[in-house]
Amino acid sequence: MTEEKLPLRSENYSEWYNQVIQRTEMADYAPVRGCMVVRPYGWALWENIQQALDKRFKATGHQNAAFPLFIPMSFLEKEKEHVEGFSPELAVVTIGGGEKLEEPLVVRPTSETVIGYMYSKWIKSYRDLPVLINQWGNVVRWELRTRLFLRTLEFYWQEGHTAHATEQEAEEETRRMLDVYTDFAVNEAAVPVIPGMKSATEKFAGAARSYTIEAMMGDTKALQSGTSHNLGQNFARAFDIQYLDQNNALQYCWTTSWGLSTRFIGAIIMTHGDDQGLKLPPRLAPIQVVIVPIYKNDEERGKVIPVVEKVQQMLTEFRLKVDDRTEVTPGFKFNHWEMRGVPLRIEIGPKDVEKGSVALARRDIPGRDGKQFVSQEGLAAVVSNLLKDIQAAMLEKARAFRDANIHEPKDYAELNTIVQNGWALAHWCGSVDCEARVKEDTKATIRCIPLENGQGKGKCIVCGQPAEQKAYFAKSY
RNA sequence: CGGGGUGUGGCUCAGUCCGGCUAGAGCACGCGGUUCGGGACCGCGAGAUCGAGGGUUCAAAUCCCUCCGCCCCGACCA
Repeated sequence: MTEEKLPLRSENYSEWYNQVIQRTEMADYAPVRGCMVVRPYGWALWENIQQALDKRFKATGHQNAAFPLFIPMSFLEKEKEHVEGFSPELAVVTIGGGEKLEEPLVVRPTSETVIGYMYSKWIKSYRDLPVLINQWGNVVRWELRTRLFLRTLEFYWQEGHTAHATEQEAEEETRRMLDVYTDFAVNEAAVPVIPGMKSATEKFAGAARSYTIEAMMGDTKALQSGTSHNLGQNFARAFDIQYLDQNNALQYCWTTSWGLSTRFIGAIIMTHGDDQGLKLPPRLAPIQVVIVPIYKNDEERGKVIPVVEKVQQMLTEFRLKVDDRTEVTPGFKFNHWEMRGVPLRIEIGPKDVEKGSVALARRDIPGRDGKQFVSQEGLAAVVSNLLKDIQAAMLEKARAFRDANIHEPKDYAELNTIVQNGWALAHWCGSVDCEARVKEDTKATIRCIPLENGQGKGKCIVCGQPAEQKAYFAKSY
């Protein structure tokens, strides 16, 4: 256990990020460069994310399945854009069981290809459609520069893969799942994301169209936090995913894919974290409430512990932890659990035993202002309401921060200034050249063309030509 | 992959330029005691083939050669 304070976010954001993760025991570096070990506390958060998403996937008619880790190299090569996009970051197995393989196997970077192959076997008739399958798993992409959770060689995610009879249905599915992600991000993680469409340069390799939810991190950089792709008929044609329609005519399917990864943990850390450490949204926090007993000696301990146990019994509906360690002081425990982002702390000491009270301290409001003393009676209801308040307050705070750092530039020079420390929302004519110029001049990219507030005529911020849409420009992770 | 930096107990580092006793410190860890409502303190203790390999030397963490890892900055990406 380390005692020192974290680096200040304002002084060294990336160092703050690294240390928060390691010191809260969310993850650690693995012996292989670029790989991470997700430790129990980080994985517990991921499990809560999984549950929140999986519930939504099931509610929208999807089923889970598992596809293989290895994909024949030739599969990747079937879709031209796909192979171009992914070949630089593939891990390839060439030896198996001591023998050189006849055909190299790719460790899946994503599963469109194997799943496409299977779908072509399974789908014969319009009666088989739609196919709505999701997979929870891991994938490998050989990244050169890695960061815990944000970009690692191997990461965990879910990938949904669906096949439909019509283009319209596929587009509806793509948008439906983007809505699911948005709902999850906003209402479970308190991360106020902006849903939008990716530009052609930023879209998924092989997609007709990509949608994204973009979140603003505490340093104002953007993080693509989930994506949903309308694959058109690209993979259906590459893998012969065909069906007979009502008129006995052979048709290609329309497919989609959508994914959200452990990267989202990074989004939670960087959206809510402060100089004290993590700040986890109550709905996803592995520990929602921590009880710290306070006593000076065995006599006081004898009085306090029974009350702690009583209170614990009252709060069984919450994910609760009692920190009854004797080797560290209460003050140490306060900092310990604050760094780990536990939304609510309950202190129970001799005074509380006397008065029938407890002390409550909110993680989202530091110091005395976030502390209150309440009666032990009816505590469950008070805690429940408080957790809801905290959840709402965190979302509101994140939203206010985001909005305060989004600006609409009047001219190109101003766009330049804005993206140095925030997001710019500006008209864009849609040309690749204008997009590329912004990137070259400022390092900022188009994060998305927002679904809301993205229309309306104007002039392209770069070239001055007429533009029908707006885009967010920002530096990103 | 290019440019820069760095490797010394679990962590952060000193020592390296100018070779020389048993390689130090703080934190973390173990034991004992005093503490305990915002990161306690004292005492004792355990823990290192100084990134790896080779060379120079009576003697190498320190000088020379080769290799490797990691970090930062750039080109590619969920």
